[in-house]
Parts: sequence; C-alpha cells; structure tokens
Amino acid sequence: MATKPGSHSQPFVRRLESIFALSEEEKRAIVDLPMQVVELKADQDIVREGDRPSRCCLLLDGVVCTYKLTGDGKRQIMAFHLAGDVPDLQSLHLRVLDSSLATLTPCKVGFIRHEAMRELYERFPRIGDAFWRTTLVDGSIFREWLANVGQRNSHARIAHLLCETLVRSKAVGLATEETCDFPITQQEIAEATGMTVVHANRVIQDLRASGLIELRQNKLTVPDLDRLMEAGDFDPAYLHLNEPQRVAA
Amino acid sequence: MATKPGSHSQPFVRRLESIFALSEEEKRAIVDLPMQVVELKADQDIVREGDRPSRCCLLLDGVVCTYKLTGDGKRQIMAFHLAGDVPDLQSLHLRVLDSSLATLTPCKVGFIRHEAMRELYERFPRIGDAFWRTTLVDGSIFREWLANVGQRNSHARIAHLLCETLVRSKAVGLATEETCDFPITQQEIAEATGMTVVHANRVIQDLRASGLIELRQNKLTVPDLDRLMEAGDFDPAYLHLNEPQRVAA
DNA sequence: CGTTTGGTTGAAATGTGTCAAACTTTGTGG
DNA sequence: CCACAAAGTTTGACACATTTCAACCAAACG
Repeated sequence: MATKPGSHSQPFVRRLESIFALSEEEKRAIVDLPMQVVELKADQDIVREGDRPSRCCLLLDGVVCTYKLTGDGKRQIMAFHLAGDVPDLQSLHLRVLDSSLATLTPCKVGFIRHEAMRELYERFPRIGDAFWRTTLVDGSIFREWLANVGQRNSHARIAHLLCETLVRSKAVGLATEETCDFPITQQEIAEATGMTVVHANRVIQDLRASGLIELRQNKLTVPDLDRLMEAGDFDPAYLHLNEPQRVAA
Repeated sequence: MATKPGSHSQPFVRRLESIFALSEEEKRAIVDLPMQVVELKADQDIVREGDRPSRCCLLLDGVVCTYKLTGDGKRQIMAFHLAGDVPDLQSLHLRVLDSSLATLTPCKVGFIRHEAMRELYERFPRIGDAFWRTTLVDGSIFREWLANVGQRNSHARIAHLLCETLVRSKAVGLATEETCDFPITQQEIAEATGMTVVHANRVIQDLRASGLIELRQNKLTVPDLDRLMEAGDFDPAYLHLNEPQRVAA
C-alpha cells in the first residue's frame, strides 16, 4: 500500500514503447510517477460504471477486463488488459465511467492520481501525445471487436480473440514465439465474443481438433499462427504496433 | 473547393460544445481553421482502411458512417456521424487508418490539414483536451455498440440504435422533441446491428406495430422516448453529453 | 479428500439467416 | 409529367447456427 515511486511502472513504459517512441528523460519521468500499489484477488471490481474516479489504474501484473452489464444482467467483456495497460486512462477526460473494470486473476495494480498524470503530460507534451495515442489504440481495438462480434461466425470470433491475445502478449514481452499465458475461462471467452459458454466450448473443441490451438491450464499455444490468423480473419494492423512515430522534438 | 476560413465550421463548434465548455477566443480559433470544403455524393468512400491521410474530415452536412469490411466481404458499420463530427480525428495520432469512412447521403465536408489541427491545439491546450475528449466519447460509443451487438436481442439492438440517433441529433440541434432525420436504409441498420436486412425489416415492423416508432421517408419519430429507451435498454450516460467540465483556465 | 470451479455432453427449442420473389417508393430522362 | 429503372422494403418457406436446460465429468484447491 506504499505511495512511492520506483521501478513498478516499468511495464507501463514497455507498453507505451510498443506504440510510441520515448526519450530517456520521458521514460524516467514516467517511472517516477507516484502511485499507490495494491494487490487484488481474482474476480474483484476495481472501478464500476458510474464511478467518478480521481485516479487511474495501472495494471502491473495479472489480467483485468473492461465490461458492461446489460439491463437483463448479461455481461459483455469489451477488453482484456495485460501488464502495462492503463485500462481507465480515459477517466482523465471523461468524468463518469461508462464501464466497469474487474480483475480476472490475482493482480497487482498501481493507482496514479489524475493530477499527477496531468502534470506529467503538461510538462512533457509528447507524453500527452503518447497517452492520447494509447486511448486511440484502445478505440481501434473496440472497433475491431465490434466487427468481430457483429460479422464473424463463432469459429472466426474465437480464433480472432486468441490471435489478438497472443500478438499483444508478444508485443509487451509476455509470450514466447507460440505460447502465452491465458488465464481466461471459457465463460469469459464467451462473454467477450457474444455467445454462450456451451457454444464457446464446442467451438474451442473444434479449433483444438483442427490443430489450430492448444488451450489448457491457463496456457495458449498456437503451433501455426498464420493458419489461426487465416481462420480468425485476423490482421494485426488495428493494434497499431510499432508504427513509425514522428521524431521526438 | 475553396480553401478558406469562414462560418463553415459552426457545426463543429456546436458539437464540441455539446461535450466541452469553450471560451469565445477558443471558438473563434476553431471557426478560423482553414479547410477545403467539398461536396460529395451519397455512397462514396471518403477515406479507406489502410490510408495514411494528412488531413481530417469535418462533416458539415449529411450523414457519414465508419465501417470495416471482413474477409468475406461483410460490412460492419461502427458509427453514424452527424454534422459537426470529425469522424477520423484519430488519424492525428494513428498513422494508418483502421477503418473506412463513407457517405450515406450527399454530404458537405471540410478537409483540415493535420498541421493546422496540431498548431491549433498546441496554441490552445484546452482545445487539445476537447479534441482528446471527443475521441474518448467516440470510444465510449464503440463500447456501447459492442455491448449492443454482443448481448442484446434484435429488438433491443435496433431500439437502442434509434434512441441513440434521436438523442444525439437533439444534442446538436438537429431534431425536434420527438422527430429527427433518418436517411439510413434498413440495409445499413442491419449492418450496424449485426443482422440481416430481412431480419432487421421484421424487427422494425414489430417496433412500428407496438407503436414505439414511426420510421418512413427518412424520418424517425418516437412518440414516447421513455418507452423506446426501456425497450432498447438505453441509458444516454455513455454519450457523455453535458458533463460538467473543469473550469476554463 | 470433499468441495468448488470450470469444462464437456446431449437433446430439444428457437432465433436468425438464406433464398427468391413481389411489391413500393424514389429518382431520372424522354 | 409520364414511364421506366433503380433502390429500398416486404413476404414466405425453409435451413441451420446458436441457445437453453440439465446433467455429468475433471481439475484445482484448501
């Protein structure tokens, strides 16, 4: 529960660097952000729709999801977040949260006060651009998920989700060539892809049977990513990884 | 095709004001943005996925949609845009477009060079905040659409879409109490809600039959918005309209 | 170990898609 | 201003993907 700077926010820097080029000075300023580090159990809400938080949540370890509940109690998972993500960065400019945030695994998170974030990006405008850009990448991912759920059949939907998870894990150094952690239940896969657990289960079995994936014990292995990408109609462009940036000022 | 400032961008100011408080000086600076005004026919692409534009598109009149095509040629419409929107504002920070933009009606658009936008918000940081905020509101809408398509049944999906259109139209002064323009075909409704035209048609007939909507000749009338909101599980919070802002500096 | 959580299975019900045709409105050129 | 074409809407019959419900099994865990 200590409020102190330190090497905690290293994953944050790594994540920003996966989509934006930062100078040493900028990285140092980010690492020095004061934050309150907290350990959380699995399946706990961090913030809820309707809250008006005064701080952002930096995920340091574990997996978190953004979700909404519909009127009749069904849950749509809108994003899975990995270490280094700030899933509610948008709360800097949107007073009231429009979705909730929950842990899926035990997590370590750092809470950073909005003022600290604002001071940081006012002092370093390029960090402001980097923050803006990450929220835009998040938006791009929501669009892709919308297309995924709206237009693709159940097999492609799940294949697409698995591709994304592996590619993003690799981008932040959380995966080997063909394997990454996958501590996500079939129930949660179903909620992310807009189908029933029962159906998600049958689809996963099909994907396994066709040799596209191995998925067990919280591990995802993709022996042939190209083939899974084909099956999931997956093109990583929407992740906006490693696009050349404007040169630092 | 004139490159000139003028009163064209008035809708833009109105749109920004619907979610952000601007000073007179800031408004003037926005209205003075140099832009190239162009008239477009219906059903034309403005920019395409994969493009690397050097300018943004400000919609001055008409209706535009953001969409993606999946591998097998199906189209997901991800947003409808009204006068005052800048549907590709994100291109300021995302080099490569991840979705396409097409007119649905004849349109008047103003193209504004990225440099001009950047100069503007570097000179007026609060305008930068306003821009950032509009992209965040867009993101919030994508999330809601994701929940809509992923979790709600077909009747609620369409009811929700119609609620949103009416509420947003009202917010920018494009609607009376219960009626707004609706120059959107059933095919397009279907593509926005992830169903077939045939099914969308049957649902619309149901909604008409239960007296929830009148929808014909490019006009949408909602005699009892509360009832339609109920049917569509619609809560306008995600539009982030008129939230109190931080006071101008 | 027993209990809980997550995964798997089967059979039946149903919402939505498909296909193909007809109808209606809108727009356009003669 | 009519006639025609094009675009959009509506209909019916049928196929099928997905949900529902209910039970069972397997793994994880204190």
